[in-house]
Amino acid sequence: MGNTMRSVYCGQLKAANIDEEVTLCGWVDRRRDHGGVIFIDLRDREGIVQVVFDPDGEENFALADKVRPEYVLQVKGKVRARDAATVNPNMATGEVEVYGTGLEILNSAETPPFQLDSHITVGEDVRLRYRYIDLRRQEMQKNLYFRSKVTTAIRNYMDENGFLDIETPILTRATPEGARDYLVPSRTHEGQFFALPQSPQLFKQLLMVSGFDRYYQIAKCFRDEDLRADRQPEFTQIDIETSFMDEEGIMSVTEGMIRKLFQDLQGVDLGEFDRMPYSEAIEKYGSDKPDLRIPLEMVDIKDLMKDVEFKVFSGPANDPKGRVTAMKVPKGGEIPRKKVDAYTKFVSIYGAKGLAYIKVNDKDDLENGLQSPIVKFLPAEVCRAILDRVEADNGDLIFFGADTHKIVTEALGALRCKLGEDLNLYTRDWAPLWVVDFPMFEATDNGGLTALHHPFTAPSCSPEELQANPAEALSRAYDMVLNGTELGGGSVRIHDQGMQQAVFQILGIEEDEQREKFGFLLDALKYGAPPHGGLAFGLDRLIMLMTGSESIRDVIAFPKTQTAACVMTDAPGSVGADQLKDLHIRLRAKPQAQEQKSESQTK
RNA sequence: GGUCCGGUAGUUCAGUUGGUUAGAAUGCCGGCCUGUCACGCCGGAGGUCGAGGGUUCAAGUCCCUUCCGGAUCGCCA
Repeated sequence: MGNTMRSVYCGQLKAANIDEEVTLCGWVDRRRDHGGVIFIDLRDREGIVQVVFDPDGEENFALADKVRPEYVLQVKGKVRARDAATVNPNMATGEVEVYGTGLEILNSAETPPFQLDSHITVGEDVRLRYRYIDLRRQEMQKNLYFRSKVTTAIRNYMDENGFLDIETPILTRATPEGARDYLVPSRTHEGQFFALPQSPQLFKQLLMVSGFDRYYQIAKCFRDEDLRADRQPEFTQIDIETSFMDEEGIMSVTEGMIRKLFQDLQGVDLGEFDRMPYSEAIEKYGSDKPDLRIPLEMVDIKDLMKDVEFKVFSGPANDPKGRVTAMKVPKGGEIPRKKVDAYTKFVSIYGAKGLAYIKVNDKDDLENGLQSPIVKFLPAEVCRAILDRVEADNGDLIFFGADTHKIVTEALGALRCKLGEDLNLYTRDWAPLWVVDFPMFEATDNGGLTALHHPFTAPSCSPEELQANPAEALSRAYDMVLNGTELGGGSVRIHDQGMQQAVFQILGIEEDEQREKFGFLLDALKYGAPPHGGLAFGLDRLIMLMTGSESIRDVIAFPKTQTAACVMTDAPGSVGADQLKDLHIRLRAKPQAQEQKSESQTK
């Protein structure tokens, strides 16, 4: 190891190094002082090794006595085997230790605000305030180390497959659809604003027009929307675009990448990915990103409920927009009543007014074998038909949803995931799949249509067919889903000006607006745009899944809090009057509540 | 924007129907200890109970407002 103050990393020492003279650099993880002998666990990014000082080395021993946690040390010493009785099997380097013959304190450290031990839990706000210390923890080191390995593997894979890494602007223009933009005021253009890209979507399409044929970028994207455990205002996409490839080609090359990452970095063979039409995902699993580790499925019983007197069921059954469905939970009869009540409350979040159920004690005894608040409203032959259709067995529990299609689907879809988690129903570790055959559009609240994917997605029909029946049209889009998380999505794009204008028209984007916002794209489509398409992966989510993290915050070095702030740097912050003047910006008078906040922050 | 959970020692938490000097663990400081590894033993220091207001003889505890962190619905083409 040249050009460095160390000869080897602490965490790399093992029996093979015995008798070597080494120089280590690292942080004091822990010090154990036995009066006559001092143990220092020295930590660097590769791991921890035990260093021993005894009074024979007078000066070093006195120094070792002064050392405290998180001091930065340079230690010279000799690697030696531990006595059989003192080997530590819980430690990667536990077979050896370093007998310290030289010690230099490179820097002292104040007592850290929290302990770095892995067995101590610390509130996330404290961790984020002192993120540079938090990142010293082994778990975080491991996550970011792994992230680096993944991005390197991605670059290698893309390079091997002929993709070029091309950067696109961060300062760009606002787009009319999609998420809220982060805006950057222009100094040189009074009253005008840049937007940070929600994704490099249009630029990568233009690169295809330019003939680069295969592009990729590990790109920062920005969306000013409310945060979640898997959503940050700035996040990273593996952005990919190709020319002269159809959806099969694109899915094949990107699936190959994900499969290789899992194989090479985790030793997991994901196999060939399943394919599922969007409609099946919604109808069976209540989600466009179904978690197929969970064996539960929704089974429609709308036809059985049309004529029952029980209005809760017959109402939606006779409403074209309604949905009535059953979901069998094998062995669900063991779920306590209290838990069922909790699930009722859970589905109410999604607008469900109740959660009917039947506990199947004896499927052959319709009189007394079914335990349920609703069975008395249902004719025996309907009960029989339900049991047959869901293939119920004794001990099963059947949940029901009856409401609008949207509410039933979302509520039971969410319940399905919750049951999977609570009852640990997972049948496998990894369930990758492609969701395909998305609709082009979905209805908006005010009766219009909006792009389900984005407005540059190609339909799988002609412009004429599209305009004749836009609501039914399917797109050439595809999403990659892993364990109920949308890892990435993409589509074959429109490369024809007429088709693009047809889509804008259906979306209600008028010609002058088309010109203003997308004129450059429409122009580009005129000058020889090749057939093209692509896909973008959420890198943070991918790393989160691969490392088993609870939140993408744990795989991002410096993430934001739920209010999109950074508690370490205190960003965002206020700026001086001069800066605002340069940007031609005058702030509105603050409401009083706001003033209290900024005062408490400036102290 | 809505709903829910949380904020008490550096940290993680407990704190009863409102009632004496707000506790524990861990960390920290000092002492002892030559084989520990979440070392051990003895002693010590350490608190604007998130902030503001109110009720009360009395508030960590009850009420109102507000800030912060998290989960979630809406939102996220």
